[in-house]
Amino acid sequence: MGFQPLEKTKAKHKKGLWSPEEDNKLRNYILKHGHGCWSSVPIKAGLQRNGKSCRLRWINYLRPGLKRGKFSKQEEETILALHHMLGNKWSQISQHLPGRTDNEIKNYWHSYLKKRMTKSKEMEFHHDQINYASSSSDTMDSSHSLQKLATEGPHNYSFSKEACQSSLPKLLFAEWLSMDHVNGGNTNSDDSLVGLRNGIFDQNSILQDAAIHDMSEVPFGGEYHHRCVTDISTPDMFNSQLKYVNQTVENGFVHCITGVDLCCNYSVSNGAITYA
DNA sequence: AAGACCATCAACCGCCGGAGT
DNA sequence: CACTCCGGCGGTTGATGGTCT
Repeated sequence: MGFQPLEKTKAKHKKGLWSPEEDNKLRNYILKHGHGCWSSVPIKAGLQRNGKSCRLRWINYLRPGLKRGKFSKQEEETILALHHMLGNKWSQISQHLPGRTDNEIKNYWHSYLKKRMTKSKEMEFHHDQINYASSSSDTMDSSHSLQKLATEGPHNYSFSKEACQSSLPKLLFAEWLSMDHVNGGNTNSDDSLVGLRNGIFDQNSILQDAAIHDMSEVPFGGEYHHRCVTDISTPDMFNSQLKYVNQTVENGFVHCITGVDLCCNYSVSNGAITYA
């Protein structure tokens, strides 16, 4: 019944770490043909893996546009805030961190941020005991307030859909432009942010998000994959990304914000965090 | 130097929902 | 409607490398 059991025709699947040869086979195959049905990928690519393993390897390691290396301060804060709001919805959180995979974020959470949260809660407990009667100032730096947000929750955090749309995020697109498959460079996110804050790409981040959509969510069996990886031009990017504007907006508020919004564009007044 | 312990990260596992038959 | 497959997700495990004793 149902589908043809592609994988049942195979012998044992290989497990464990991927070799460079396997990576090359998978990468070359997908860049050339797209993944299509994942269960057929290993067969067609000549790999002794199952489709699931190939999919995971592609998404978490081989996919173009992945950002490797340490998480930036802002990424950390974004994760903290989003985790407080969304819980362990790693895939949703990863949508707001361009170039980061859910697996990466999940690992980072378990290895570092979880402890940091615990520590900050402890410190806050002690701090509250000592300074219970002291009043708070009207302003605070973003990392402190964000930490407070993550600790206490978004109760007073103005997060209307409109607010999110009107103050459009600024990170994704520039980061994507700086990626090696576009210009061969390796620009860190801080540099991207400098450019963004200077107004280079103040258009909006929906376009930026769309860029990521282009790379990660359009099935690679489609027509986009070659352009994403090799010969994409800026006008092409805009044209293709514009298709996603409505879709992204319709997806609701969560899809309209990014970590930059969460971390930078708010202030605290009378104990309430308001979005700038 | 060597073993124990710890942190990190890649990968696997099991479950679930959607969709085709 | 039942069955099956597939993709996606979150939890967990295992390998590896670094640090400590």
